[in-house]
Amino acid sequence: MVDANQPGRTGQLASGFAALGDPTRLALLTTLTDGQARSITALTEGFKLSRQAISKHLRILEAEQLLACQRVGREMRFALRPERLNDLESFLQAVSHQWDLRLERLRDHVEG
Amino acid sequence: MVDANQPGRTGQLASGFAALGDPTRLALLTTLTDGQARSITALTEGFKLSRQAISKHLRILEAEQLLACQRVGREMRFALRPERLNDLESFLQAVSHQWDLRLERLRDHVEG
DNA sequence: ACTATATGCAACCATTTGGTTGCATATAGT
DNA sequence: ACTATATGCAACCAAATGGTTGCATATAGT
Repeated sequence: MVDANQPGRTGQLASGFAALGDPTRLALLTTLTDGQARSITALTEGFKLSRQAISKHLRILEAEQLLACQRVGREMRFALRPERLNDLESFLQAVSHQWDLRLERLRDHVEG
Repeated sequence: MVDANQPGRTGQLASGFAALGDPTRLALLTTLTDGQARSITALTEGFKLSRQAISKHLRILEAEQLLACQRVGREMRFALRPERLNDLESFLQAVSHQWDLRLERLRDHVEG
């Protein structure tokens, strides 16, 4: 069972995917895949957006637990949190898997 | 390299995830995991939303190639298209994988 | 031909989203 | 103490989003 219809579950997954559903946020995530924690101003470099815009995106990713942030002196260091990615990934896997099973059943039915 | 910074690529991925970033659309996808193609009115049942709302969601999923649709008589039959899911899934995997590599390097550095 | 069903199209609306700017605050460095 | 840097907060704005409704159109069934 894919089970995305359970009350809270669907909403959690959806908001997780929604957080990934923006090119700026995807880019932020991918720059953080090297494991290096970065400050907001550091992450702002390379974008044509204002610091505030980037800050908002970072907060969204943090709220979805895709990033962890930690205060260091006067700056906020953001780092990737891959656990949640696995969570979303396994949802996609579950759907694909369901589909594969369906194909198998179909084949068995035709062949058998 | 995770490569989500290549010009068109990031946007494609982002819009794909955005399509998944809505609980109604996730629910539609999961009901279609059984491989059965369904009409719009059939899919509308079980939601408190209007047919038009569901129709719009289906069009969004179709535009993102997460669903295929086919006209059958007077109705439109929508079916899951798992290829794109694999696409999105492998992006998540790539990010996680990068992360794992980073952990390995870190461990090697500490131990070695 | 008539009726019922399935869908499409378009206008409209409220809310959310993604962005800006200005100003305040906290920490670092001299 | 003063200055520069890093961030937060809040107001504001345009555009996108998610929803509705009304009406038109196409197909199926009698």
